[in-house]
Amino acid sequence: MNDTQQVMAHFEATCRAHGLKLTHQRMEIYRMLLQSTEHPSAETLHKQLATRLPTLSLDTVYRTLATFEELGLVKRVETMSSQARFEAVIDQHHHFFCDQCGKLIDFHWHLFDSMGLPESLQTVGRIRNKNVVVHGVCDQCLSGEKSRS
Amino acid sequence: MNDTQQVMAHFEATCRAHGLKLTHQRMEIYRMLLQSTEHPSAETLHKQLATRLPTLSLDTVYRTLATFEELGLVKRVETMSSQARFEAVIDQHHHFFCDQCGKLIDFHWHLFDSMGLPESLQTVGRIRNKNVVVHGVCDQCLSGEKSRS
DNA sequence: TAGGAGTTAAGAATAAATCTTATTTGATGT
DNA sequence: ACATCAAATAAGATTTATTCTTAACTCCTA
Repeated sequence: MNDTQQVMAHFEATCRAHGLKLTHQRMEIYRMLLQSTEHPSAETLHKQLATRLPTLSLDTVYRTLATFEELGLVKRVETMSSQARFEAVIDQHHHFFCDQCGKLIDFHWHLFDSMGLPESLQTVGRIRNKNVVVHGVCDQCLSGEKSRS
Repeated sequence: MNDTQQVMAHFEATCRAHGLKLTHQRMEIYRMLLQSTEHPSAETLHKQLATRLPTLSLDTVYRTLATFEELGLVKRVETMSSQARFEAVIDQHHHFFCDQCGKLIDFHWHLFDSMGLPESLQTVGRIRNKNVVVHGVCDQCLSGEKSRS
């Protein structure tokens, strides 16, 4: 399930459906983001792709991610970090953000997903989605703290 | 309740407790943010304060907000907009974000606040807080759409 | 009310993202 | 396979957001 080939096929279909050319750059950027679990920034992706596409420009990464976002293939993750960070849209999930090292960890929360929104939101407008962001310090940073002391 | 004077008193006490001088700039920036309901950016605040403090520098607004954030007097709001946006910390609440005009609306959700986090988060590390971000299109933008058509 | 550490203003510097333009490339029809 | 051309890209300039540097200023304490 959620086999990479299947996801790539869906990606290609979506691009075609919107009249987008399947360029080498687009394929590689999407594939890299799919493989990634770290919610990379445009710059991180650009570095990671340097071997495969040595002439890839950073601007293309930014532009391509913006395009993918419009198609709903990619999501911009809600963080307050200076650089925007991205993920391939695969399923409904939420984020734990480590305030110390900036690491993002996905988690699922079906109970929350199935919950209705509070009354006060009934009148604000049209709701598109609801997401939880949990802040804290990750295990790795915690044990780092300990070992350092 | 939550009388401005009381909040300002707490603000002053917190500053003193941390050895921060109560400068005119800090007072005005905090007071403006308290009055504001729009979750302004540093630049917006700077403009709004131009009358009261004509020589206030934008850098001071940024620096001061960062200082207040460290003291827990101010929060940086979780949005993906290019400019960071801030709010005075008063109570636990969540945000509705209009994807069209960027407006932020606070809402309360006690049921969510009292809920425990899912099991998968028991092992990620130390949790500081959990917040909901709801995305959509606000009423105003919706009716604007209608009237325009 | 004078002294000094902490703050600020101003503008330079950095960082993130976007724009401009000339060149290249993927898709289409042949 | 090949020519065509709109769309996409690379490169570097530009804009926008934020932070740094430094000299001047101001709140607090004695």
